[in-house]
Amino acid sequence: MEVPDIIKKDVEKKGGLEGIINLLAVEDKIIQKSKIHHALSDPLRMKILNLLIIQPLCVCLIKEAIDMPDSKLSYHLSVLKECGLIEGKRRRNWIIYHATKLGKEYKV
Amino acid sequence: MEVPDIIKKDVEKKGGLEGIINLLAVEDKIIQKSKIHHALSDPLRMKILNLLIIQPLCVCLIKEAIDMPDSKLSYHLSVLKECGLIEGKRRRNWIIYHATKLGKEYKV
DNA sequence: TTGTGGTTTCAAAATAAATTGAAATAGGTA
DNA sequence: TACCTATTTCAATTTATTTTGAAACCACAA
Repeated sequence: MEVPDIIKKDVEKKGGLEGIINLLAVEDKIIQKSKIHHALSDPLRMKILNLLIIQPLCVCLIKEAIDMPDSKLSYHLSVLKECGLIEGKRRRNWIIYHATKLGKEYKV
Repeated sequence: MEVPDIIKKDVEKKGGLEGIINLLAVEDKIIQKSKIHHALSDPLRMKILNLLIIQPLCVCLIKEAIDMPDSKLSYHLSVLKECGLIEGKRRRNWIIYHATKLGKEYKV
């Protein structure tokens, strides 16, 4: 296979394609990152996370902020929780969610 | 609706739920961000972007790096391109892709 | 206990995204 | 012109995610 001359030298300097591939982060790290991106790939979840960065809230207040059925909200909370962007603490009858340290890195 | 006492005061300090919602970024910005996250939500695309951050490459070299059919690769390139993470420049017979300034912010 | 408000879980249906292979395009060459 | 290589596009299929509404769960109070 031919390689365009304009990149040929640079690729060779980096040890060819193999050398370039070796410079990539390990697969696990890439997969982990893409999971976080997936959790944030929905505007609703982005909004929820950012609300919780501003202020920890019980589910009922989140629900009031972004109008949607309980089960839908619960689903999106679970996606955010699954990859460690938010956490929930039970407080009497409520569960109060807050953004984690990781989650706070994704403030918009 | 009742609000848990533990957050009640903090919420009020911030102007109630309404005040908190006003602190959110505007909808368009949130949507734009979530599109970027969506583009990065697939490990393949994460890998492609990171290859291109290391070194601009023609499609045929990317294809050699991460073995997959042309049309599949082309699809993923288009997703990354659509939201401005990468750009392609024609050079004779080839198209050479590179990470944009925006794209480079997402290096793993 | 029974009831109630707050929240999650579940399975089914709806929607969106990814994969495939074939056909099309575009630039360059014989 | 006809042809070749690199790449994209398209439509059909497969797979994954989201939405829904009903049922379950859980902590607390009457």
